[in-house]
Amino acid sequence: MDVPLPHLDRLFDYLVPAELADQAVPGTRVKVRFGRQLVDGWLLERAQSSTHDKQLAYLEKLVSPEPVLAPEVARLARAVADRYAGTLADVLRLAVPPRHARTEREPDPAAANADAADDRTGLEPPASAEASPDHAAESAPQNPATGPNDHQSDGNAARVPGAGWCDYPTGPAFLRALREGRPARAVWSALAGEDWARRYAEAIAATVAGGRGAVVVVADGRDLDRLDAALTAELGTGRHVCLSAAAGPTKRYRAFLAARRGRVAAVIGTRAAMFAPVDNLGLVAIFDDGDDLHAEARAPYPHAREVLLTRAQLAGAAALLGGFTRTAEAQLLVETGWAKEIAADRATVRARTPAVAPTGDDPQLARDPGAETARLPSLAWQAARAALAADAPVLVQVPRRGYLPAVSCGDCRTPARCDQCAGPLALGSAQAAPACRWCGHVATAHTCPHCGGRRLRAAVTGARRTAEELGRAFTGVPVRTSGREEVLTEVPGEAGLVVATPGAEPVAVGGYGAVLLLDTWALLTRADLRAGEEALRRWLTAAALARPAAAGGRVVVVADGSLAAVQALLRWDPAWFAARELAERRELGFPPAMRMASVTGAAEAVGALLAQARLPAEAEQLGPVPAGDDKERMLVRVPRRRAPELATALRDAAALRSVRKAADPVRIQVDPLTLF
DNA sequence: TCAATCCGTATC
DNA sequence: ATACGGATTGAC
Repeated sequence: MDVPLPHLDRLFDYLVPAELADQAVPGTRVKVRFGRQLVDGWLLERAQSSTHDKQLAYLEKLVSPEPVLAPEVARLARAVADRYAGTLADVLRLAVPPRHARTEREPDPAAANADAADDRTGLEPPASAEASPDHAAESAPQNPATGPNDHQSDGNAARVPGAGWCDYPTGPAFLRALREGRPARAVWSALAGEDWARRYAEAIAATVAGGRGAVVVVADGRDLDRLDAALTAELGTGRHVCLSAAAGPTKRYRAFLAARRGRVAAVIGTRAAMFAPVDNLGLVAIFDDGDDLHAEARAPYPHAREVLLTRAQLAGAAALLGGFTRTAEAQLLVETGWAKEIAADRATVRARTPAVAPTGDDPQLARDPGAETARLPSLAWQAARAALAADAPVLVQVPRRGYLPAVSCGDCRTPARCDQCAGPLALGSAQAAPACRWCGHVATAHTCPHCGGRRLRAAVTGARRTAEELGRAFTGVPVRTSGREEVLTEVPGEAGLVVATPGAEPVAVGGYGAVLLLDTWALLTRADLRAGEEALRRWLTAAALARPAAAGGRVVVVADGSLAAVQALLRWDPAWFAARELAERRELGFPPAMRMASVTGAAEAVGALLAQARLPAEAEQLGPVPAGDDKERMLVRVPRRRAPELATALRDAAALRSVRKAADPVRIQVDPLTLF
């Protein structure tokens, strides 16, 4: 029922008029009379009888005979609504794109092309791929890989798919599991320079060869284009569709329908694709799950990674989480044994990785005489000059402006944390003492746990470095920029400077000779739980575009080499960093070690909701902290095993409020992306 | 005594 | 949300 009220988030029984008996099937959109009004709804199941003791009303209308909501997606949507303390109607709005009647009536492009490209996949991996840790899940016995969409292959193709996975000891076994339809789950650490899109395309092809479907989510349109090209090379055309909101309503609905009608075996897309219907789902995958674009901005704010993992669990599908870096959430999957690790051995990592060096900190930078013009430390100068001299392109990564005025230790610069709840300290607008962004506790006397220092300093924003500045510094070298306004996909493999913001770094033909990571200070001192993780994610993503050290590839990071995130970059060891990060969050009681939820709204409303919520006994409340517009925010945290109870309690409390017509809205967010 | 209003409950 | 019924309050 498409009504926004949480207390109406349940099923209602209606009679089906005889003339709709054949067409009104589960998954169709309907209109029903509900109270006095006509509302949109979903037909979720047909039944012989009802437990409702009063007179039933008839379905008013069948909006369309198209059963757009697949049973698997309906179950998933319910689970996602429950997990995020939201309503089914909200999740279904995200899961099923708006109807486009004209597109529905278009002649269905025959399923003919599903046969055409058949023999391009389905080969066994090379025989060298032996060692096979068992990726199969401990639960869920596998349904045989048969179905209406069964693209079996006789495997007489000329190419060798999946050979690139042989760089990773457990890679071939994972691909074999996909081909055999087993629900293997993996966290993959991509090597520097890895053609991740091609690896993903191979994983999809293996799944399809095993007769099952795949849903793959990437962060942005550029990654999607890359994966689309790789998958087209792997599968040919007509066997997959791209689903993204950016394509516009018509194209989006057309792609959606093709998937729902079982015309394609794979759907790839941005987060809009996380709910895409695919017959006989065998693989869900996400690339770069640390990118915050994976977090949905509409209620109930589900994260693509969590949706896909839930989906894998419910559908008995395999799961692949890959990236150049590793999130604490992915690390948790590895440590709990839910997923297996796919990573290259150290020798291979060393052979593929550029030489990475830190330059030290701001003070050193200021002392550097050559640094005046473009504020480049001498090491960065040298690396850039050497690369340009070798006619190689140089990438300069510059963070975008915008950060929170965090506070750190005046001596060692460790970010200052609240001694009550370990939240980040920050300066308010006034010249008052810094206060905790989470619990509001005012830090009158802070002592740094790292060095014992008692002085505090505000973290200043990094200077905005411009392409012109660099252009002046390196006269005669072409300078390109890639960022918000214009994002470059690829640059030629010749001498030139590329200034890019994180996420907009173009690939260089043959790899960059040097990658300079500037202004790291602002990134590292952001008052954010994920500051270190995010910094490393951005650095590794950019540094992965450099040539291996043996081919002259160098990376210079303008940061203090003793910081953990910098260490992880120097050693090219994201798994080490993720394990460290997760351990720290366990210690401090942060996600993903604990489950958190935020409740935002007018002070009385927030207070009232939490007062009547039947929270689990272990629940801790932090706050309130001001949230702008006369609003405030409370955080609730519980151990992971109490997460379902927390969501239920918050949902029930919201339902109680809505039934009592509470006017001022309260926003509930489970796993809020930022914790303040 | 009637009606205006408040509150809790139901909406198949 | 929107509507309804029952209880409560207020004014004639």
